[in-house]
Amino acid sequence: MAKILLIDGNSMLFRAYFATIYGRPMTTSSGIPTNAIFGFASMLQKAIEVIEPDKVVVAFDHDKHNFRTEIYSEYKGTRQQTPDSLVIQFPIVREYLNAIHMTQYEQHGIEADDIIGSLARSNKDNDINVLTSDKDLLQLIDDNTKVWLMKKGITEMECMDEAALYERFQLKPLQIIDLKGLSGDPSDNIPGVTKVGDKTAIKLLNEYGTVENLYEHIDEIKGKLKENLVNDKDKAFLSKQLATIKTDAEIDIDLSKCDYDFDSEDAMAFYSKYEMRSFIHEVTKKSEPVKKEIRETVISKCSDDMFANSVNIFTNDDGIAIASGDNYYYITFENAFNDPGFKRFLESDRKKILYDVKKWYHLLDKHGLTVRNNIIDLKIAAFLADSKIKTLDDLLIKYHATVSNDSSSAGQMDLFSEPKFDSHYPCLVADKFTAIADQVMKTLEEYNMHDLYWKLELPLAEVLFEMERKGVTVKSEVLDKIAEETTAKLDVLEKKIYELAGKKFNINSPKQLAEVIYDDLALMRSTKRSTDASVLKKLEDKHPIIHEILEYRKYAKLNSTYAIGLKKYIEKDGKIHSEFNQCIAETGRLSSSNPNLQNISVRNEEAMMIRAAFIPEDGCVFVGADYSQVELRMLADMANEEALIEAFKNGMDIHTKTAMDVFNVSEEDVTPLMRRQAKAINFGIDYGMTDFGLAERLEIPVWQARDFINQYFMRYPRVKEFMNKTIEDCQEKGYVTTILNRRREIPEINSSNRSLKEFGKRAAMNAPVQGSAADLIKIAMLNVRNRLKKENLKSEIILQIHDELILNVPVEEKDRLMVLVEEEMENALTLKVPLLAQTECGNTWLEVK
DNA sequence: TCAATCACG
DNA sequence: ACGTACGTGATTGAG
Repeated sequence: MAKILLIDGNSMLFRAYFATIYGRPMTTSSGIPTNAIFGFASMLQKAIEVIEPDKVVVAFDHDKHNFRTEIYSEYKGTRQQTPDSLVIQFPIVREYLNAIHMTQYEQHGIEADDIIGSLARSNKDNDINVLTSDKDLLQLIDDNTKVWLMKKGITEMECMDEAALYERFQLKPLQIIDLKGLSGDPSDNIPGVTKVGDKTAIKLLNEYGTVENLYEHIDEIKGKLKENLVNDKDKAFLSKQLATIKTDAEIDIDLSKCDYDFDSEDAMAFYSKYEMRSFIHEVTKKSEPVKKEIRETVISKCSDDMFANSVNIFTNDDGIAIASGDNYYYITFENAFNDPGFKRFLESDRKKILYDVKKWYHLLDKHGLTVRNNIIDLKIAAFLADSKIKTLDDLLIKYHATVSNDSSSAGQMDLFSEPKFDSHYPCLVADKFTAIADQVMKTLEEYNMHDLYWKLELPLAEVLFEMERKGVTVKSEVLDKIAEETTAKLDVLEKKIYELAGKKFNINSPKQLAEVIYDDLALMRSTKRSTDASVLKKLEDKHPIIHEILEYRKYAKLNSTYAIGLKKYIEKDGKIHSEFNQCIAETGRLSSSNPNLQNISVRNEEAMMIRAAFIPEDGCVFVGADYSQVELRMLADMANEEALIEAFKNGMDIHTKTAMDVFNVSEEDVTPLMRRQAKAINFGIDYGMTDFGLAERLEIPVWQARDFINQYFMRYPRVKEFMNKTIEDCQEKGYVTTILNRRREIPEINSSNRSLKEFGKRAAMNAPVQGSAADLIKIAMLNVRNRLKKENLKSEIILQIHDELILNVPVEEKDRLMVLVEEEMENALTLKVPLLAQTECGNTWLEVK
């Protein structure tokens, strides 16, 4: 006797959808809704866990029209169109069931109910369990058949047998049919008797047993109820017939083949495709230990034959895992760094597959070591292949190579030493690197990104390492002084604000601040109740508190993020060593963190003083060099827009030029306002602006913004063409590329969600330009650094701020450096327009701007 | 942990 | 009728 689980797929999916739709939106990054799938899978796994069936079948209604047009009305009480976001998920749930190898069944002309009913009866010698959220199916209950009803939420179920049913409704299973006959079910198109709901129906059935018997004794009933029963007699019998589940349909299923496998490779691929991380982690946990047994040897010394071929290395906190051929070794840092064999390997020509070479440079550098030649950095390579892959977890998930990080499975016992560290996990990871590297590097070849990896990104990692190692000196006294002054100002402002508001509140809390502005002072009516600076500026005339709040915000930011915030990062050498991340920004830009030195204040007089705290080393100055309008130049080149190219060739002020063209005036007639507006248009072009966006920014009417944009595109038709072509290309191929073939996938552009699609278009317009500018400065960085090395100069790049480099330069190298940097930046690429870089020098960062 | 805000290019 | 400029990171309050 087998335990069989029969699942009503349709009702479960509806329930799953509505149980999750009111929570956080669940979609893939490309906008495919997955909430119902998530709910369905959760319910299913819970049911399997509780019921522990041997065989499972999921039944679906065949008539798709039925679920496309009607929804189960239990939540809404009225009939409605099935939401699109649910319709989309029907085929996906089928895909899910295929992925977990679970049998699904549908048959022309009958509903899921009938399939379940027939299967239940034709297998009566087994332990039958029905899972549904539809009470209709309760009619199937008998000695061998239980019905599990989904309750609220997605993992609560109630097991109904004959006794439980009686306790709940005082009804026998077959009376469920009579119940439906009388009370009806609008979601199933079962009319029932007017004004008779479940309550009345149960009362009647308790008295008379069945619909037939009820009508035989119809005279015993009085009043309006009797009238309704008599009028709807036909309906009652019809409804009863409709509510009766078929139990005699031929169902062509071999139950012996209805096993399932939640942890199959296909399941992993499914979870990964639909970005259902929580399930991936669950499967990963369960599927350990891995099929291939990895036995690592803890060694204290490397021998050369360990490094015969390609070698994968991976670190954890205590040491290094080495995977070579079929062998796995684990060696502590101490042993590795003192081992000449290991050093020989690092500097050899052998292929080294690793993750995050910049981290390795830092680690090795502390022990006077380095790694070179034939390095496959999976962090960089995988990010180039797919800019969504930013972390080790992303990588392992994408390549179906997740391993358990459960330290209880740690370290094989070693007779000679007693490792306290986990040598197993890093070996498991190192093991995966071979297959991952194969795929990733093949992909890079396919995408023509070979050179981008080998000639730019990989060498750049070493430059970034050097920048991080060098760091920048920051005078904490300067920060302290600013903090002190700022704190004093904040005190004054705080008191003023409390007074103006008539109460004390937390000014830093947008919620509390909104109360003051929108409720207490009622300065504006708006549903959004935003308190950001652009909104507040519009209210500045309405009430004196607004100005004080803006000031408060300014100083609060200055204090917390910069004056106090930066101080925490000053290390014992008096320097800040921030990180430059190569694998974060989807466009290919670098980013900076811990702390972010790419967003130090410069637009504001007082906050700018933070830059005075950044100083060169003794005997050195800063040299700063920044590209002038690099993205617009890049755009002119890529769009091949003659008017812009000419303007750049003639060294014109590009914003003035744009103003002339957009406003149709001569150079002398360009007012400062016109230039300011033209500048905003130029930025906007780069961002794929909308008329609304430009209007918002310039505080002008939308129609006027639209005029500006139309005029711009009229004067620069190639730019318009370029944008359209880029969007078309992206829609067709799903990605855009830069001048160096850097690639960004933008699946959103083909999303059925309108705003996602629009976002996709804007990103598609911006990414090639921003990304190519990023390519350019990366080349410049590499070339500058290589020349510094070749010419034995001591100057070093210490910061990169997207279109700008800051170098720490010994005074005696200053003049030479200013020329050198300008040269390398301007000649990094040859475009249809000249590149212009401007250099400055100074004794603090403040002076280099 | 997330949303809101604001700093930069 | 909709939602509304690209790319980042740090801090804060609130659930």
